[in-house]
Amino acid sequence: MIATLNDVAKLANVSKMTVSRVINHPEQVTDELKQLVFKAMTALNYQPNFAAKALAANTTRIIKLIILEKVDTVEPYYATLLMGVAQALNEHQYALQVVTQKNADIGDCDGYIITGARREDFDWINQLNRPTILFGENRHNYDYVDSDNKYGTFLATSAAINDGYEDIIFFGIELKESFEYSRERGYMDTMQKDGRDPQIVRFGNHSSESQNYIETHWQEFKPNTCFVCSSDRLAIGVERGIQHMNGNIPDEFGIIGFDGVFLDQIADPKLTTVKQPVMTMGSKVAELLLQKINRALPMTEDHDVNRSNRIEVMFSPELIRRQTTRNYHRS
Amino acid sequence: MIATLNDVAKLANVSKMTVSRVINHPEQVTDELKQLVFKAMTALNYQPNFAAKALAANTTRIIKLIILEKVDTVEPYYATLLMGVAQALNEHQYALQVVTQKNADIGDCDGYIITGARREDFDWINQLNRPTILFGENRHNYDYVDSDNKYGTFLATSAAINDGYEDIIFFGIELKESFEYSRERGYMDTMQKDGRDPQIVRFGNHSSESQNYIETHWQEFKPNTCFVCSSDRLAIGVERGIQHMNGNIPDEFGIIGFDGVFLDQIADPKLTTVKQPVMTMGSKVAELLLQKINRALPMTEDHDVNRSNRIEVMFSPELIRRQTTRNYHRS
DNA sequence: GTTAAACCTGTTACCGATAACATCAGCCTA
DNA sequence: TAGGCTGATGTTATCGGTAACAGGTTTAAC
Repeated sequence: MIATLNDVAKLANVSKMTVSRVINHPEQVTDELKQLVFKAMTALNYQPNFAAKALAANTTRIIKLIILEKVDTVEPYYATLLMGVAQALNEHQYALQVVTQKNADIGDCDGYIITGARREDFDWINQLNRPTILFGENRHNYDYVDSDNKYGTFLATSAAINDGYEDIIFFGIELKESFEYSRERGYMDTMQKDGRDPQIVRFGNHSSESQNYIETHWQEFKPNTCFVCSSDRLAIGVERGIQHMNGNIPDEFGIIGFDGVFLDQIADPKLTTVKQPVMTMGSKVAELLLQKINRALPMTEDHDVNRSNRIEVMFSPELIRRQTTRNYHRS
Repeated sequence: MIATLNDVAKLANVSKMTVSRVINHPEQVTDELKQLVFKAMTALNYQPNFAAKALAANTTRIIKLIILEKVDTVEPYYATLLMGVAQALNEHQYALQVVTQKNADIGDCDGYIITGARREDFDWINQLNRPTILFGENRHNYDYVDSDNKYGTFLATSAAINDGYEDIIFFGIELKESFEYSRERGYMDTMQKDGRDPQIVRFGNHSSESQNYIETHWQEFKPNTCFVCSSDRLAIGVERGIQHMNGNIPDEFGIIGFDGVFLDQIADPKLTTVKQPVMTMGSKVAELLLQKINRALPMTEDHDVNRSNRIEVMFSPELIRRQTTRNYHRS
């Protein structure tokens, strides 16, 4: 039913090897034969056999996506990422295995994509003996892809300043992780450049915590304050807190979230947020990993901030203006 | 590095074939040899080679999960499902390909899991020439796995009755699909059995639509009304509408959602909802599909509502009481 | 006690692709 | 014109499994 290399070879009156070469090393075949082979391939709708390829190359053609985070409630963020990874992998005829804490990591693979890695995970990650790329910046010299967190909070803070908010407070995530440091730095630098006093408060990444803080510290916040948050979750909490205290959004109080995956749209009013191109980023990690596996690292991409051998790709996030900042009605 | 059948065979002093038989047809091998082989396998930590298996069996060991729905904003519902599918597939050494509208369906596979199928999709689905199981009940005689939708709305409606709400209105999804019919029937039957008049309104599955309806028809709703919704999305809209109109939840107005994936927890107050065991269901579809592929259909499971050859597996949903129905504080 | 059936284990071929090597033609050089 | 080189194509072996068949031994039957 499904055409093999052999079928194509017969139809084109050449050997299997020639067909294989047309696919993998076309420069070694004369144009004449190439035409014949191409014609045969399209005539038979040839699709290379994934398993045979893997077996011959002594690889698995399996990439594992390891999600290191409690997936009690599945994060839309990771789901989106997964879609991106899956798409890129499909294009290159690689299969995906999703590894969570529950299903142990059994069986071989050609490479790992790891997301949600925390400090304590690196001992374990070090033992992996396959090409690995992390999703999320880190200070352990691992290759990674992430959005430009510092630039993201720069965007958010600048927007808050431009919108004329007088006090701008940062709600961060209580986590000693690289991405959080970068976000805080983006906020601090932007504030200082404008001669303002930064103010940072930190929470576990739950809306209830930020909401509670808003409500219990309500009298400390003067109208005309903007809350720049390190996640949409925290931003939703802030929004609820303000609503419970009958504050006015966005005229008295502005809110800017971070991530732009699902939660921002679910919120009411919808959040102004720093949106990461998560799906694109997912595709990119996958593609970089495949490049790394194939030892061919063109590394000529515009995005690449690559001086040493380390791969560090940062995607620029984008400020999405919606209903929790003043400018909403003007744009 | 990685042990093969051959390595195991050598260590156990038998032929490859014997080892293979120990794995696939253990009844054909004497206990004595089996012990030897087992010992060798554990000593070498033998893991079967996925690709070789696939090649020898003339299969792909790839299962495609086709998500037929705009994934503009990725639904946490599908993400959870995907996790379940991935887990079961990993256990059986099958690889997963996620197919969305964007990445066309190229390449062979051993079977399909299709979710989000609508009326108009079935022409296309008919052409698939591999074992297929749908996620979601259907009237096209396809095998499927779903939650028991009728039972779900029975649970919801009964709860509303028990909680003493006088008017109970059903907010349905404007879709001529089987699952929606079942949910409406569960509501209607339960209402009629209690001698009440059913009342159904339908919307596109967006919170804005149900919210808008609540606000524009506010005077029609008497206090002591419960809204039984066909999705958590609609329920969130209802919640917002009531809040905007300053209605009291849950004393004057109750809300019960459906799905129990993520949205119910994000809502404020948190939704009472009919929760589907989505992850478990995902694992089950995968397992059933693998059974179907291997032509071995034990079909002795308790869940199976199987009279003909058709596979119809229904999972019982569960009512999760939270803050949008009265009983919340009592439990 | 011969013969066949049953049972266990090993040998061979094959799945579909690829690397490495072999072959053969054409061309250049001395 | 012989020898060697280059470049294009075919042949062989191999990846790690499994089905089908072959060979050898034990058991059963008449």
